[in-house]
Amino acid sequence: MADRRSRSISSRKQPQQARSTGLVAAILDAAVQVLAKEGAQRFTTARVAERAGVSVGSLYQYFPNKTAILFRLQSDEWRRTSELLRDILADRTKPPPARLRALVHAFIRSECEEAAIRTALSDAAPLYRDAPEAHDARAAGKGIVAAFMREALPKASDAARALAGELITTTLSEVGKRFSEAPHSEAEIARHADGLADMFCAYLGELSRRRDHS
Amino acid sequence: MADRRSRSISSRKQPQQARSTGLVAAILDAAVQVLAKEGAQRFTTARVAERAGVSVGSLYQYFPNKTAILFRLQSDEWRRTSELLRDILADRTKPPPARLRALVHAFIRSECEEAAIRTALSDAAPLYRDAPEAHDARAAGKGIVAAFMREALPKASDAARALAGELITTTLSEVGKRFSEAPHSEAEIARHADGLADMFCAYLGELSRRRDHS
DNA sequence: CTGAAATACGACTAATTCGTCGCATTTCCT
DNA sequence: AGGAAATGCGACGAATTAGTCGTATTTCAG
Repeated sequence: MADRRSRSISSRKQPQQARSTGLVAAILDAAVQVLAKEGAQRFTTARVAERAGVSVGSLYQYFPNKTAILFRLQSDEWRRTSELLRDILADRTKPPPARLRALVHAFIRSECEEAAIRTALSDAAPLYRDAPEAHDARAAGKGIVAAFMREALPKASDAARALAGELITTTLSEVGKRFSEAPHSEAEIARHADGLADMFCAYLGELSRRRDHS
Repeated sequence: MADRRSRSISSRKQPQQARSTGLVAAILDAAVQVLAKEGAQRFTTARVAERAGVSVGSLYQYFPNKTAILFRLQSDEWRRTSELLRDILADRTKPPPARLRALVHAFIRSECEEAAIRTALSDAAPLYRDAPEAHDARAAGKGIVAAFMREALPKASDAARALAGELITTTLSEVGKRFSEAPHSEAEIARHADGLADMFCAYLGELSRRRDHS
């Protein structure tokens, strides 16, 4: 009995000729559509291949297994999120709380826009949760947040900053998922995002005050 | 083609003789073990039946389908959480912030204790996510939180209270899941719980101050 | 005790799905 | 053009699983 779970997840070798680039793009595109339209449960290689207009055989030439496709989608997602993080949190023209508020709004909004895919990807998480590659992907975000926290809480200890950063990051990402489950109106989204930002800012304010007085 | 997804999820008719009570208990017990030990992916009726020492046929006499078993486990979980909520949040001998802090600690701790089951149940959520019964189960918690919020933010508007209550509830429950994914030491758990409680309390403080001055 | 109803059983069916393999087709270098 | 390597194909094998059904066993009223 071959143990499928021990396989690698990242798509490694690519064919050498130019056909490949179009194909992987088509496959990933189809994967997004299948995921959004059918959900994680009905996400199968056959369906992806059909929608992409390729055969399963070709699909398996570019991805070692089904999980690799899902993991690739999630990785791209993480990459985009990291860029969002950097673009907003590193903008020194605004004070930290304003940046944090802008981030919350942007993140929640983007989460709601692609709600179906986010939910489906999240449902599929068990398939790639234990992949070591997943750890690296999150590391990028950590650094950006850490830099921001040094700015927002200049007088706090490293440990306190790390904790606060982790809490805010985790909260934002996990609560964001919840928002993608049910549709909300623009106004509701903004209200909730503002509430969340209020909470984060109150927390940061409290922490900086705490250090000021000690 | 019968549409399986249209089936009911709650286990309705129970056999009339006494054998039943022992069997459902055995099945639920086995279900928890299978879920914790094998994960959501490998949670099958056959495995549950085997571990429970009953046949699949008997299992299907007490539960209409696999999802019903999972939903039952989740319902019981929600019930216990509601009780925890009530026990802690309704204790008027302590000021609201202290109660909230106690709740965060208790909740995070319990989440970590049964980490495997929580994670697996969460992985299985797609199977029963759309069940209408799930909505009712959460209603109980809402009321308790609402009462607490009236106490914690006596001068805030109903809308503001509702938003704050929802944010805190959602954050606690979603962030709690994240904690059950990786094992943590007692000290780490306490540190994170304190951080989360700090965030909530800072938020409540900010809100009440905001209303005081307006 | 007797027999009918309730309960328990587990082999079996139908469906689904992942991934492979041998063959067909295209590409591209000489 | 010739031919070898790269790429594409899709039927198929092997595995898993949800739920059923005819039969065996147990219970219990009369």
